[in-house]
Amino acid sequence: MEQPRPQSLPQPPEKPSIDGIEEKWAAVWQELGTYRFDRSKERSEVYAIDTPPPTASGSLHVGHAFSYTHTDTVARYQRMRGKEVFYPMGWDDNGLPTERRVQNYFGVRCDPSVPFDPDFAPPAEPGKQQIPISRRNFVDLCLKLTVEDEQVFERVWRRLGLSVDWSMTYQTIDANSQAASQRAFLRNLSRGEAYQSEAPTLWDVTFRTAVAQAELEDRERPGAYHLLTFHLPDGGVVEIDTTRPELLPACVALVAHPDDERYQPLFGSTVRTPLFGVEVPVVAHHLAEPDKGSGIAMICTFGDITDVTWWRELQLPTRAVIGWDGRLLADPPSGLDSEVARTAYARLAGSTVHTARETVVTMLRESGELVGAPRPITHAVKFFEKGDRPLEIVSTRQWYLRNGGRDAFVRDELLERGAELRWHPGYMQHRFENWVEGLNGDWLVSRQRFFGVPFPVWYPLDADGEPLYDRAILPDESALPVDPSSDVPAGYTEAQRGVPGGFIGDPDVMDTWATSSLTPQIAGGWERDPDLFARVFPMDLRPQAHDIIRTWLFSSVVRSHLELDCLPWTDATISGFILDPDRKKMAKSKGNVVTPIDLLDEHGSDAVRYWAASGRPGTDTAFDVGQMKIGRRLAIKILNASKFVLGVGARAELAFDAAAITEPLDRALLAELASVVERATAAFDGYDYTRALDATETFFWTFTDDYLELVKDRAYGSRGERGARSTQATLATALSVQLRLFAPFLPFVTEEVWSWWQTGSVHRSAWPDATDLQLLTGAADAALLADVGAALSGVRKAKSEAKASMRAEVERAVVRGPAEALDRIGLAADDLRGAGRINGLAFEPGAEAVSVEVVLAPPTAS
RNA sequence: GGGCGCAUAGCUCAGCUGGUCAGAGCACCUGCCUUACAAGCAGGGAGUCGGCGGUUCGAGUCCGUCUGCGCCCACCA
Repeated sequence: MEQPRPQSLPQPPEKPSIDGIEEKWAAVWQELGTYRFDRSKERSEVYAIDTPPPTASGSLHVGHAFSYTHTDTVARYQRMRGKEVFYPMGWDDNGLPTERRVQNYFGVRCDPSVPFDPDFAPPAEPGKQQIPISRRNFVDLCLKLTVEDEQVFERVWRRLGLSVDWSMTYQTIDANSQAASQRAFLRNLSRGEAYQSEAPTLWDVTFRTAVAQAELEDRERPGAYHLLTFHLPDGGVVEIDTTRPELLPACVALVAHPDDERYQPLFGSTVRTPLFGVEVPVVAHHLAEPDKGSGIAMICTFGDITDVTWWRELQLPTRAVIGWDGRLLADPPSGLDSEVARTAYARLAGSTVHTARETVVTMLRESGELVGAPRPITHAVKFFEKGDRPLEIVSTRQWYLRNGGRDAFVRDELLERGAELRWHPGYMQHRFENWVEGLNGDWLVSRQRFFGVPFPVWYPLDADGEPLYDRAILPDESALPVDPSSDVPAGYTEAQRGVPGGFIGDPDVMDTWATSSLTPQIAGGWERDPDLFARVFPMDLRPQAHDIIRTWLFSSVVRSHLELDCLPWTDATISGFILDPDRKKMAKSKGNVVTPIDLLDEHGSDAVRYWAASGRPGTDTAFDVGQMKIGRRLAIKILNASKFVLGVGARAELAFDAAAITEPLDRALLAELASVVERATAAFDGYDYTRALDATETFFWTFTDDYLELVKDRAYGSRGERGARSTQATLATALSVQLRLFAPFLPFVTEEVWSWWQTGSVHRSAWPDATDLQLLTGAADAALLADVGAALSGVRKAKSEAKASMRAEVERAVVRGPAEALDRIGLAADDLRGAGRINGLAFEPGAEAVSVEVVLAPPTAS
């Protein structure tokens, strides 16, 4: 039965395919500016997203594709809801990861003492020995490499279908970001929120920089208790356990718990240290734990954070022995004045911590002051999360930013901000509170590194050439960004740099989070583009992973709270990790990473997005190729079903044609679809994209498996023009709505189908409205669809059990079930007859569930 | 030591404010060339919802507790 088609009706391809549609539509979207942000819109019309800037020097992995897809589904939903979506992309190219990558990639290292070489070119192949180059040359290479990396990233993102406005990218190292970081810092400084302090600092000896509390992680390491003999004045001894005997020369006291009766007699007296014979007091402090080791500990400057606490609270002297390079200092610390002490120390000077430990143990054995053999243990040791050697504590001058770690009132305000934020899922708020309540100091923001935002500060030098740190020279905000190592402060000349009576620049750069914490301000044009800022800030959404709540999320809240007295966004969606099939976190260091581009090539972008969208907010999700295959099948199914729908006469003009939609089954379908729209909308409003997809997908399979089969004959005209027209209008309506429901998840295939019969982009079309559908359905009962489906299923079952073709004719079918269900099925009896090829159809009320008794016709010779 | 999350068919998971919730997909089995789709379609079996208590007329669904797994945090003697 050939349907005449009007010339104007676009025709789907004969053999629709999803292959290649990513490139096709990505190019069209770019060409037409489909996702371009219209900055004429007011704040109330805008939905602003504070996109996580991926680390440009790293490589993209599946986890990125996973979590960025989540955000993109929300962005697309909001856009279809009529919001103008502000969806920029940033690149985090600032900081250590870039430095490391540049070192390895080019075979160079930064040595600030080397002069700038304008003609420097890196070797074609990195050599064994890293070439020392100037800071400026080094930074140039960082910038060069990150630009290349960022282009690779952008290609992947476009391929994945992120609806980002690619004209609005930023780098955390670009001039705007530097200016914003420096401006925010200067304002913190002027309000007293930033300050400098010389204090014991957690120190990474590999990178030779201070690190912040937020960048620490504990790692289980083997160690050993060494039982050491300290000498009492009366010739007796006290034995103490330590895992760090090499710090013996740094010992300034012994400490025990005030209630510990074993040591109470010693409080207030002094003992002599082994090997060095230094007199140290025995003191009491509640942090000493009687059941740990021997119950009395040596306090060293500094072995751990507890030592710092004791040192500060008990006002003990400083005997630092570990230098910036992780080696024992060349000269003995104060207090090691005797010849014995100096001789003993000379054996340790200049050696690494590891070697010093062995030496001290040897010396203790020789002197008889080591009791028994060291007892091996495993204990948690603090590491810089990016480092591979244990942290030491070194006393240095650093910049700090108040974050509630010292001030209870600030902490309470930040907790209040955390409660104000809408978390998705809600329990992630506990992580935030846990962290804030556990802060043990202000935020250490200075780093002794090279590729980062410099502190916009100079110091005058006194007549001896010593910096006057408390008389910092600051630039005017209009001059930002500045690099104090090459820019000259007002009133000075370059010739005065480093000269007594002149000035020096602060050599440090900011913690990478000091910039990242400002991404809403940077992307939103804070103080740079006030018009834009007013339209996008505070933003709506911060999407990020749960492992950086303590860093990125918390520090962003701190900066916005201090500077703008508000949250930087109203909602935060926290995504989980991708686990490999063995349930381990996928990470580059574990060598189990699959690259996203390979997945996109193999399965198609919509398929990968489908898999990603199956990961609920906050839930760690298994990497599952099976889900991608299902997604691919779904995309193909959408193509084929759409081709069919459009092939039987559904046209754009028929969609939502209330007069045409007359058949009860058609109205029941749309009633069910209205409910799906309601559920999907509610789910998206709660950031539960997974539930929205699930509702849509479930309906779609009913639509194809049952509804399309039921109305096939009618659509072809078996029951006249009116019946055909009703189903054509219903099909047009249902297809239009379903394409829009799927659009946030499967942007390519939905756009492809949309282009067959609609104008414009599906991604700029309106999100479906349940009310529009309800206007078409009248009082139709969606249960009709399920009832007829059950009856059809009964017929299929009979055919399947008889091993007959689905085309087999049914001589007679008796449908049993509740009377009201049979009444409903009766309304679609003709459709049921057609789909089941039923000659004689009868109804027998009474049974509780719908069932069908089928008598197949004898097979006819073909 | 503190906090959080998860334990439902072989696998991956839905089951939101307690009563058609015992489900989906994959896998498996049996069939079907049916003019949208054989990279398809139809049908089928399969689970004492981690254990033990409790609340309730009624509990995967709420409370307590135990066990196992995972994550975050905590002053590393």
